[in-house]
Amino acid sequence: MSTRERILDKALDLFNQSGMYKTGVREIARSLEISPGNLSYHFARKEDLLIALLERYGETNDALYAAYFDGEPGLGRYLELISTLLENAYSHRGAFLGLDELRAVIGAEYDYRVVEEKRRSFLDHILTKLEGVGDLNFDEMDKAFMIDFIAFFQRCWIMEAMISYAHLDKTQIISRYMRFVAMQFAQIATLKGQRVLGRWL
Amino acid sequence: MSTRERILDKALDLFNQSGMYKTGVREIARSLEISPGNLSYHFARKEDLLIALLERYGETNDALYAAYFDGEPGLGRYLELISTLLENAYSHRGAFLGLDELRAVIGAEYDYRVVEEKRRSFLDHILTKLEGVGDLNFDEMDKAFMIDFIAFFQRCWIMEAMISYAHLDKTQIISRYMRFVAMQFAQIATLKGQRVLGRWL
DNA sequence: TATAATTTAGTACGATGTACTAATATTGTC
DNA sequence: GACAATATTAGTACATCGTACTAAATTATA
Repeated sequence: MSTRERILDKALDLFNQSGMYKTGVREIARSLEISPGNLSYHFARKEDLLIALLERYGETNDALYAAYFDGEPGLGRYLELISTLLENAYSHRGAFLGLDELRAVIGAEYDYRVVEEKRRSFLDHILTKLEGVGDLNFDEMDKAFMIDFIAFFQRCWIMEAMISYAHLDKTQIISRYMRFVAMQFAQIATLKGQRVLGRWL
Repeated sequence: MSTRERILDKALDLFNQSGMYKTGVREIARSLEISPGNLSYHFARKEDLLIALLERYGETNDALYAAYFDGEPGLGRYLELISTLLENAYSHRGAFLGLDELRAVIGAEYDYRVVEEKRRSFLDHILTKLEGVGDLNFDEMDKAFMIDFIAFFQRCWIMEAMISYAHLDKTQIISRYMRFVAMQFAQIATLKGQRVLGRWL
């Protein structure tokens, strides 16, 4: 494994433990047994660590979406996808929680709005297909709201989780938020879809 | 106005502009034309500034809830309340955005879970009354989800707003999120309730 | 007015992110 | 295999940060 990757892994580890701002670059270097100068060679600014972590997170997400699009559409498979996305976000929580404060710095370099737009078009496509296979039933207004809801939810749930439910473990947290998502889908699910949702409620 | 209040106002101002971490204590002191030592007399740690701001925010919120409870229950009045709560949060956004990263430090001193529990019991009470006056119609499961939704929404919307909609002004942002809330209420609104929601959709 | 308490300014200290230089490893080329 | 070029590493210096500390100034109290 390259030094760059080792740095990223350790940084995420420490960010997850104590947050980005409580973790110093010297601490990262020390626990990797490399010099601070070496670290700043690979990542000139601490923010660059965050950007790299977020990119890696994004790539994992893309792969998960691609895998979903590879198979047959279905509410069951889609909820499985969401659950895996939540797990991925959970393991990158240390990177997320720094994002808001750093938007002033990395806003220009890491345009979340582009990612956001891609996600929304994915969602549109997915929901349409789920209506096609008879799992969901909705009008245009419902769909627009559902897209808003999921986009909002996927952006924010980890922050609420870390503030209000930090005492729960990963499994409990994810099951809580999957129930939350399933409840929303229940509003536009057909009878067939309702049966799939049962597993998460 | 006391020095303490002047510090809080200026700090919130600067936090809103550039975020908590980009704003140094020396910068706050300089723009108030006081010494750093004076600032650290009133607020020993930078985190104490954040705590004080969040407390002030909480007190404003409490007063808004109290004013609502003082009058007649109604979906229209409740949505007005939510809209005002959003404005209050917006004006304290600089304090919020530091919260996640600081939970390790201030978690013990500022227990968000207590606030959360109070909010949830308020919500329960409000929703029950709204059903009583015939604006809403829901079962227990709907109600539990609605409480989850609003609690989640009120915690997180400002973060999404600052990342994805920072280019919009305050009025646009609030109208966007009020539409979002109204859409959710539409799921459990009676015909009478629907008419009230029209204003926000 | 004398004394105590509060508030202020000024400064010093350790830690932080980062820039910079020199040394060492690695790679590619003849 | 020798040598030049590049990439990687270590070490250190510097400005800035949050904060602690002391002494002066102001305000309140008797």
